[in-house]
Amino acid sequence: MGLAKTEIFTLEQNAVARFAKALGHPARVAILQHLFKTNQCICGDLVLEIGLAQATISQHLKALKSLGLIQGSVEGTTVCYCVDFKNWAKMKQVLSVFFDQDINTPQCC
Amino acid sequence: MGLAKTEIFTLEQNAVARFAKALGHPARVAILQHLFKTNQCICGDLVLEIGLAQATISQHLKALKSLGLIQGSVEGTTVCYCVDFKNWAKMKQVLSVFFDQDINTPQCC
DNA sequence: CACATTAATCGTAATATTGCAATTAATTAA
DNA sequence: TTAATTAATTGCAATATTACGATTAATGTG
Repeated sequence: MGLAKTEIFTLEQNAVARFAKALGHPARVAILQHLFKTNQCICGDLVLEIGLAQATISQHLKALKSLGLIQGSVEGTTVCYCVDFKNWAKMKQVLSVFFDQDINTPQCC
Repeated sequence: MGLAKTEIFTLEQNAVARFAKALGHPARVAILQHLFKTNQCICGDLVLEIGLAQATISQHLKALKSLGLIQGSVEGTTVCYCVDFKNWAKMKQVLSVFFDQDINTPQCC
């Protein structure tokens, strides 16, 4: 398998899982942190900053981009990446709802 | 590979990724939601509720338990699972810091 | 004790992920 | 046009994940 049975879950469950999965690798966490710190940067900067091969960084960027968490715009021979604030906010909202389930739940243990 | 190079990342980056990864499958999201809803339940309930094989649910429970997000206590022939509120709060805290990076960051795009 | 119930574990198959070297595509500069 | 630069893509190997049937271990019941 290796394949999640998404069809048996709710939209919300799948949405939470999709966002969480995107953050589930330290390289993608590091990419996002660097983008927040520098506001924007090119792929090569991330390769130097993080220390993984260019192909690997490019792969992680693709994953973040396909989820909409970052944007990339071609500028000459470089590609400038930055956080997509709208989708970042959407992600925060989806995950916050999930996280705050504990608020009105009695603790059992 | 298939193996993340955790040694080149910060503790924070790895912590964010580890928690996020645990939430990166809809079955684990569903398990946590059900535990919050019912306060506590046994493995068999989750099998019926979610509709995956018992072995599969057990595997997901193990993942959540090894991260500390849930606890399981043997009660006769059943095992009663519940959310570990202390570690749930810890997770919320770690991820909130990461999420709130956007607060004082100017948007570029 | 034998039997039933429950859940963990084992074994296995299919697929996904991670990482990198090499190549390719796209653009700019000379 | 040719060369240089940058990043995406391809191809591949190693490992991880997901899922399930079968088995095992642990406990309670008759």
